[in-house]
Amino acid sequence: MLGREMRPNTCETCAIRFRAMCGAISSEELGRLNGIARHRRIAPGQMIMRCDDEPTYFATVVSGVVKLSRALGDSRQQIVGLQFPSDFLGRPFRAHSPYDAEAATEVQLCTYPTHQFEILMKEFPGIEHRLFERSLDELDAAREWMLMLGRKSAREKLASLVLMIARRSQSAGCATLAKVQSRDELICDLSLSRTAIADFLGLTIETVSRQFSALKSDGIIELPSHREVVVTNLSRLEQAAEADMG
Amino acid sequence: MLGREMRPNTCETCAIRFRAMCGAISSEELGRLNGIARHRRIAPGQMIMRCDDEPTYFATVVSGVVKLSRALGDSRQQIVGLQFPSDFLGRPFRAHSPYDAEAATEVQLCTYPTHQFEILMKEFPGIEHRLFERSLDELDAAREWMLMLGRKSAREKLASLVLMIARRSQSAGCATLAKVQSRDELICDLSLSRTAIADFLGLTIETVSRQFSALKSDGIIELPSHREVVVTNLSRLEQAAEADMG
DNA sequence: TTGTTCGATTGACGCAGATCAATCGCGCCC
DNA sequence: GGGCGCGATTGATCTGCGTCAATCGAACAA
Repeated sequence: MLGREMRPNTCETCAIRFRAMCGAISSEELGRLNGIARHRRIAPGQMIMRCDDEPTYFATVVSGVVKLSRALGDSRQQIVGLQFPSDFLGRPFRAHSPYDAEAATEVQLCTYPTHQFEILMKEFPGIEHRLFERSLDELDAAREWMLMLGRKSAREKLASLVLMIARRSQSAGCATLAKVQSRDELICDLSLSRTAIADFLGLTIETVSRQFSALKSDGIIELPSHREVVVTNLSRLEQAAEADMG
Repeated sequence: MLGREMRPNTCETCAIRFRAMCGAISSEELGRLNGIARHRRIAPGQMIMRCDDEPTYFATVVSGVVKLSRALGDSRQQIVGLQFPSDFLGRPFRAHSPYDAEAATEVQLCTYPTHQFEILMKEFPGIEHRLFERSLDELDAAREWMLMLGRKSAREKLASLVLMIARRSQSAGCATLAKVQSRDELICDLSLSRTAIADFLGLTIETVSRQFSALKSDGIIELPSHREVVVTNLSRLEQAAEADMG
């Protein structure tokens, strides 16, 4: 794992303090965790872990978005998870990473050396418990995406993704809500290139682009720039996504 | 959760004793777990948990195969997991089941009342730890299938499934290895209808059927009955599955 | 300013897999 | 035995998305 190393901020002022794994542990546990933590800044496009590597760090995403992906022999690849701020990075109980992790944007990580973190996890079951809860949430999310990958049309897939990003942005407080002619508009950062979106949805960039244009000409979204979406009609977006996406 | 209730077998003679969650816990823990356990026999096709239900039992699969699936508003549905003997059933820390669970074959379960199991889990971190490990394995498997659903062709998908079933059967010891003219043939139970296979692979039954015929005419498999496959050429099956399937 | 680069968009076309439909084959019951 | 029902197979046709290719447009450097 690369990136510039820095002394961690104090946890008290950390922006994700109460959403991350560290949000529900005792102050003793927190102190110990803080003792082994180092902040790192990762440039967009930089690899954080490579498949079958033996990573030396676990991490919590502090800011930015991390893509988890698996590749097939040829150039085909599939994004199998997106880690947002407060999400955990790494695979406990296995030396090797089962997938690639790459910074989709500029990323800030709070990292913990694997060995020391494993000792802490043994010592403080609260940490392990918290990670267990999160892994179950990730499993639910992964299965939700399996439904999307296997059974949804290109339009439904893209609508589902935009919806997920809109909801994530809202709950993380990083979306702007603008009243335009008495109608709510939700401005969110896409954080993903067209290629990344295609790799997430199991589509090609051309199809993604066409579906963006379609949603736009249907008056459901607007695209002020390649990296931003404005949701102009949330209920019709939900309708286009079909089904009950978490 | 339905099914005929029976007093549990003693754990000592249980066929899955050392592969299931209960395989790595102390004899005290095991005794307590055994105390709350009840065996149930479920008929094929019967629903075990319905999405958004509040299940009253957690369970370990003792024999048979359980499909986990999610449905879209219309008739589309996607199988998001297959639980084989020794796998765990249920969603700790959430009252509602995030997906449907249905018996794909005749199924035997070892069930534990949710409330009592949760108490045991609090009391014995070893149980929770074991479930955590398993949930991480399931997460890896789910992400492997996301790659398959998003990026593989129909032929590769079916080959991947047959390969998974062959490997599972072998490791569970329920596959028959036959020497035919000095070549190994692996006879396995499919345990799934064409519809279930289609719902797993994100295909239609017609496409599944056509790909079965194609693999057969390529001399890679044989189909003595609708519910059995014989793998006649394992290396070419692996080749057809492409990629490094777990 | 202009040229270069690289990602995104748009169009034309072909194909893998869906859809519709007919037939098969096996088990089951009368 | 014969008729019925249901799942699997096979064939014919349609279509959504992939592929190939041209163009656009913003960022950046000379």
